[in-house]
Amino acid sequence: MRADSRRAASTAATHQAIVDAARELLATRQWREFTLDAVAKRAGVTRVTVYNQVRSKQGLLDAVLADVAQHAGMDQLLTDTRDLTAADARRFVIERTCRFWHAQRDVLRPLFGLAAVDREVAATLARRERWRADQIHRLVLRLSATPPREAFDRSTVVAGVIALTSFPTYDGLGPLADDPARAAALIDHLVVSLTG
Amino acid sequence: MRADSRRAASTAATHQAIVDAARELLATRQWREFTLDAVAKRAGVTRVTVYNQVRSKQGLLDAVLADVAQHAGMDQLLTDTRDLTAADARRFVIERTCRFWHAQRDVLRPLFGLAAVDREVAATLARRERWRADQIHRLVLRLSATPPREAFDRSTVVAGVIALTSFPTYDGLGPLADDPARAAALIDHLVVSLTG
DNA sequence: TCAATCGCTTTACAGCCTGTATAGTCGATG
DNA sequence: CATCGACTATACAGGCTGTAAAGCGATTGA
Repeated sequence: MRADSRRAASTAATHQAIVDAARELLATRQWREFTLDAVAKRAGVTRVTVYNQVRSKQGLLDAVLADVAQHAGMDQLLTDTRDLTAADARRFVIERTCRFWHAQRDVLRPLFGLAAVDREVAATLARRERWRADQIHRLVLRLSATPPREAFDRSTVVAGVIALTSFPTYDGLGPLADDPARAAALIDHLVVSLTG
Repeated sequence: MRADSRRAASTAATHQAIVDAARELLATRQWREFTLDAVAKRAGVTRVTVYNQVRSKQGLLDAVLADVAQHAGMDQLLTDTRDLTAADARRFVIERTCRFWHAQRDVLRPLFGLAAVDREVAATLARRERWRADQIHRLVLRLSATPPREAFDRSTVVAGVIALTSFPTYDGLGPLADDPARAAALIDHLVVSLTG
């Protein structure tokens, strides 16, 4: 059985339609209105089909998150930071991160919100966020090659930079979050104040 | 009719019992398990009584938030920052804020989470947060009496400081958020880097 | 070409939660 | 002592999740 058969393509299409519908509703509607019925209707599909594609409502959120993360991967993997100076890498990572938060803001807001209230969503989100924490960790190590004269030890700095570059912080910038470049400049300044 | 009659006191007690039960469950249980039935049971009361005290589930959240805010008021109004230097006021406000976030962390996390997903919760929370934004705004004005040599204009700085001192950012500090004093020191450092 | 497969639909159902209505209980109030 | 008001018990409608079962029709592989 070829994986790219007509049938497989068709089901992949409906799967994508469901995920897209979920994204849309998640971004624009209230949580209460985010029913599997509404998602199914928007995807032009029956509610049972949604259950077949995605085991449950939880599974639907996972699928949406996977979809979002995929877009993230596309952007992030475009460039390698190894051949940049530490400072350039810092600016690059922060700017890319802000741009991503900005682009996916409307979907990420409810997802991060739900994570505060539902362990499963939190777990899925945490798994996706772990690599970001690693990235930041490596970045901080590169940045603090010169011994820091600051009063904060390394783990504190790492925690601080992770928080500074997190989505909730970005989203909390209010009107500033509408302009990813300006937001990135601000966050970069703050990160510099921690890493020297 | 005396407002502090025995009857009134009794109903106030059950009201408080309900709010306390809601707080407890909100802090320790998942959102799915946060049913009015569970709250009622924990408060030693019927579900109908909950509806009588609080119009709806939404109303219950409002009541919890009011309760939390009241504790906040108790702490905040204890001292006046007018007779402090700008720098002392900054440290004071930040430290108080961190302590409050820390003390109420478990209840605030779900509340802020739900705010990302429910307009009504967001509205209630925003109303409570507005005075905090004002406080920060005034603080920044005091701090930047000396014209800032930074590249950021005042509104940007204000937005940044509000974000830095917000609950989501505090909660995002991870292990660091377990120690309000250390967290406050970090945030203070960051605020200084913005205000000079 | 033909029969099996597989995704999708329709329909139906159980369980849970919210919100409302009603009648009754019991202590505080005046 | 009669009234008032908070609380209880019970029952019901409506909505959402999740599951089950049967059927339909296009794709697939022989």
